[in-house]
Amino acid sequence: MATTTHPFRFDDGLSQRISETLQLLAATLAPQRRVVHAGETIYQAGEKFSHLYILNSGICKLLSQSADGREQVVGLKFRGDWLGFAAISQGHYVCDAVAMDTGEVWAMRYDSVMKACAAHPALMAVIHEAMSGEIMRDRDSMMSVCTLPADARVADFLRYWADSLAERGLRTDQITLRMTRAEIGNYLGITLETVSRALSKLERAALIHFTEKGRRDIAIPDVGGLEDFIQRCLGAPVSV
Amino acid sequence: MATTTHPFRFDDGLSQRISETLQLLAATLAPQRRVVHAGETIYQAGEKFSHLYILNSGICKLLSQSADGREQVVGLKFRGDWLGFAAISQGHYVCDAVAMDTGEVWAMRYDSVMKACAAHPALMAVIHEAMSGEIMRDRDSMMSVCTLPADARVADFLRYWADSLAERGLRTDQITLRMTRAEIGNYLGITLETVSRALSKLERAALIHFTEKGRRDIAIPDVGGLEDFIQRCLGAPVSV
DNA sequence: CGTCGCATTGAAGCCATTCAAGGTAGGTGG
DNA sequence: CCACCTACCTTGAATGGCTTCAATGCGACG
Repeated sequence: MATTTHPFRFDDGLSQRISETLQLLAATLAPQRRVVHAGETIYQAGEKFSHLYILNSGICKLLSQSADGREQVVGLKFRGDWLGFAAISQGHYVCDAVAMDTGEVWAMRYDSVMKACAAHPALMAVIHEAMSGEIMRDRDSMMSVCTLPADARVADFLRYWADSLAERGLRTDQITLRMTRAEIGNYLGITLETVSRALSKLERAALIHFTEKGRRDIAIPDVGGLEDFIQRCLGAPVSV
Repeated sequence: MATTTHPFRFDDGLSQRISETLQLLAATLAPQRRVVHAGETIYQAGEKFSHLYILNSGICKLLSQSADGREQVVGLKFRGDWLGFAAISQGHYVCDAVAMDTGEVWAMRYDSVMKACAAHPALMAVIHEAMSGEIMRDRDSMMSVCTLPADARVADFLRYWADSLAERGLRTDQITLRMTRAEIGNYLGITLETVSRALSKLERAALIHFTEKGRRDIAIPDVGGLEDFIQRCLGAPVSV
């Protein structure tokens, strides 16, 4: 199906759709642009809800905290993804949005968005699709966490990251994970040691390679290989 | 905080808001009503997306299936909840929606909804809130699955179910779980045996009681007790 | 050069799964 | 009405995967 020799796995036009969306927003809402650097906060849980955001570049994580203090990475956002949807129903932001590298976010007042939606059906469609996509993605996460063993979750995480980049036309032959092992583990519901072991195992299987000195930069020769690995994780305990 | 002697734990007006929403929909969209019985399908994965649905009564589950055949309960829906949001971004439904008891669903063509939204800002606000709420709820699930041990997940599941009923003004002194142990386990990422053991443990701790002959009907004397139980599950391995 | 944060790896222990054996309730048909 | 079947649930025992605990390594930074 996919042309595996091509450096980019998909090109279904998502990248172009994102550009069109950004143009539409620029034209109808005059968003306020802000450059963010790694570690900077875009909004914080508890703040009064006022703006929706869209990422024009960079990568960003969503951190949620339960009433009793448990912390959880509940989402990762890439170019074209919206931030702040969950706040609409609450009236205040319900998680922290933190930039993971340098990027640019566009801020739009929610009431302006609503008004613009009424006037521009295309804008409303775009927003509904974005919210719908977020719901889809959350379910994929649930599926991964609930049905996959630890090694496969890590493989699926890498696949997700690589696919997210590829869909946006970014290079995937060498990707930089902008999360610590502890954060990855938190996101996947496993410990940092298990993440580390899983990555080592994937490297031994030649499904990934660590580039550079540090072990944050990863090369994935063939994303399909990760999917095969996930299948093997599932198949082994059942059939054999 | 909560008046624990009262049979309904919350009355924040959600029930009334739902009624108002249903009235608004009835007035602006003339939805098509359909009575469903336990086991009947509202829509199926793969069908072309055309309608959004809202539950007027009854309870319903969402079943997702991955490309490689893994099945997963990805959501539970109660009165006032919408169905089909995830399909917007895909053009077709991505999971099966199955009624768990007798209820009534209202169907509305999505293109009609979009048109009505442009004309009625209140309707648009309602839909955005509903999608936002679904995103919130999905994150709560992630949090539960990723940070709680098995026993606590089951307790949290019961708490969620009871709260969902209470918010809607339904009685919670005696609730009927309309899922098998296997389905509950699937939803929580644990096995059916573990669910069974957890329920037995909660009964021994007098946090729940089985009523009737079968073990599907459960009485929860005090939902707050379940929250304390969850805290103890978390606290024990850490502090003591 | 020493410190600090992060990552890796080993060993031990535990929680959840797996495997297995009943038990219960409801439906069907003799 | 009872025997039987099926689906679901419960409980025990053993296994195993993941966590926990601990030690070491590595790179960045002052």
